Amino acid sequence: MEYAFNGVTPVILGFLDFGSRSGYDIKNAVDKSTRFFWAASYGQIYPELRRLEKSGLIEGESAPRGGRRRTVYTITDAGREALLRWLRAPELTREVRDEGMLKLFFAGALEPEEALGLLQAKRRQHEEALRRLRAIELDTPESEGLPYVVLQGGLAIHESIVEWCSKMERRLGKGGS
Amino acid sequence: MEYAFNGVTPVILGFLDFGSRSGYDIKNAVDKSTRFFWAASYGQIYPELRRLEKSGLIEGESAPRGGRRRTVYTITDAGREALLRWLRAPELTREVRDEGMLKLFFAGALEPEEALGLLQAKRRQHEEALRRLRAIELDTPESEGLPYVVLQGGLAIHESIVEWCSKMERRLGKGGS
DNA sequence: GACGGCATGTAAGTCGTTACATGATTTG
DNA sequence: CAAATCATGTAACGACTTACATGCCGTC
Repeated sequence: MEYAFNGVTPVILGFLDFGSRSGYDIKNAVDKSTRFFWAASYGQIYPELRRLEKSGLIEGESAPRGGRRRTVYTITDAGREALLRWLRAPELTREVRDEGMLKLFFAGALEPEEALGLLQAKRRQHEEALRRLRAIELDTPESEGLPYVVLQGGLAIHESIVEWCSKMERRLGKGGS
Repeated sequence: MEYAFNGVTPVILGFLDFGSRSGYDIKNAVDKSTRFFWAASYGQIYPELRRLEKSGLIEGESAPRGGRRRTVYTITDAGREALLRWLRAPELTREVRDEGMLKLFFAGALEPEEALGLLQAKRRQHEEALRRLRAIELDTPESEGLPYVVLQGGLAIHESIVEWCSKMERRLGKGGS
């Protein structure tokens, strides 16, 4: 039987393939990297670590720091194979839930200045995202590797949204629709 | 008491503000427009129509076509106010789940040619999205209004992703990381 | 008469977030 | 010594998808 992946499975296997870590470490790694396009919570991570260990895709070892209990997990050969199978599978799910876009879509119910305000708010949101991504860019030494490629993608997306906002703000500001 | 919005609430109120419709009509409208950034299923729409009607934000009227029963809903003043309150609220949730990005992030476990294939697959996915958006652009007459602005945003995003893919494909193809 | 589109609806199940609980350690 | 951080975990809840069920209508 193939191991049934859920949302957090590839994240755990992927980060453990970079190196052994605790659940807490995985959560921190996610929050500094993939969460921009794939989030994960403790409520997913800890139960899934159990499940993966039971199936032999990872192995946990007690590694307390001082008096704090701590379990560090290591990916197994079976786990690496499962990760590769997932990487090679053709599915590329992509889902977006963007309330700013939705509001803009229905903003005809508002006064024009308010619709303009919505665009400005959206621009600010993505400018903020750009600041965060650029901060990450600065404190990661390597300017190569796939994670860096992905970071460049994030920058490209947010930059294009900011540009589109600016353009549309000018249009709406001039009374054009 | 404020009406508690869920994911599908603003979609229903927004489309009914454009004009009276049945649940089926709303689903079709969503699938041709907002679903690129905000999807909705029948499993959400029909129960929420009931709930909205019970609270007086919309009103349903039987409007059969031939022997097919059909209920057309109309937004009320209370419904319009709720829509405006939502439009004016500062929250702008934005969530993305992009499996292509996640795979690329962990693609170091693959051979370089396979990682390149992942990038190409992602590019094709967004080229396909562009085709769909451009088809919508062509068969909608008005080239103004907020929905048109949002459509332009969708085009800008997918175009920037396609460009980023092309650029990174060239980089990886040359043996760069 | 089969198939596709119109039209409404529900049940089951999955998925994910949030809040909470516990307790140790480090830092200001 | 208080607050932040390390570290693990669970329970409750809400959200959403999928599959299914029903039945009418038009057309090939």
